[in-house]
Amino acid sequence: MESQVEQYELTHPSADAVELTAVLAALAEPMRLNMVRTIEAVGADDGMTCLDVREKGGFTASKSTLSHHYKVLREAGLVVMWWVGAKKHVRLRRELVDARWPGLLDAILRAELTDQKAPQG
Amino acid sequence: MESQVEQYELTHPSADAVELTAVLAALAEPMRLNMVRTIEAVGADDGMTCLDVREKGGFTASKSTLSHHYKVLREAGLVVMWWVGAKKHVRLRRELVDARWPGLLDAILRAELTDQKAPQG
DNA sequence: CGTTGAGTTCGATAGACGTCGTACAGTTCG
DNA sequence: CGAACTGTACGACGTCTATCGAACTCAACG
Repeated sequence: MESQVEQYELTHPSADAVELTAVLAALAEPMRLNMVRTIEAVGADDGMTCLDVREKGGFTASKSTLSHHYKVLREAGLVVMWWVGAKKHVRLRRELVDARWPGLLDAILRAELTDQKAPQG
Repeated sequence: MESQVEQYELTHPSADAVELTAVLAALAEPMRLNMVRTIEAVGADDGMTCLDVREKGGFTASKSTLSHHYKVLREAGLVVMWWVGAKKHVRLRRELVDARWPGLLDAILRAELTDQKAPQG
């Protein structure tokens, strides 16, 4: 069996189909930004399941809300998702984003850390 | 007379008051992204007037719409604005943005150029 | 002082967006 | 098969946002 869940098609945009404004809009949402940060923090090649992201990030949003945000991140080209049995795995598309906009993701993800501290400590 | 137009207060956020999500949201709007790109392209220390931005960028939006976008950019911490007589000048706050999120603005502004070209030319 | 020019503010409106509950589709396990 | 688990799709609701026109403020110019 190749694709378990054929109903839910997982269309990922190609490198040249990704738009900068879509990426920025996706990351402009606080919860989505935290989701990306959480996914990045673990960053296993196997990816992590959506449930893992929910737990690690401490997100209290409903399933449908989380699913919606995953969709936005995926369509923006920020993450890849694939099925493993009944669970879905997610991973950052660093290769794509870094190739298209070098330094962008680094700047944003690094910012998340310094954002908590004082400006000049 | 110190401030000609005291009615229209120009409050600029301080460095530590600027939020990443606000910056990303501001730049996620295509017209605002183009406005920033236009402001950056000229980049004089005197800044350029709002009318100059409008002309150089070829924006056809109404005055009120432009004014709204300027406000968003200013409150996000991306630009500084000041009055010179009846005209308003605008300049990028690269110092602030670069200090807070190194590489972010570079990545985004550089992207605007490569965005027009083929992915691998 | 009236006119023009530059920008803001104030509604209004239409569309997008975040959130949720419910219903549904697959997978896994007993 | 039925139950539990994982995740999506849909409709609804409230909020935010981009856009505009009209009325306004202030500066510059006559």
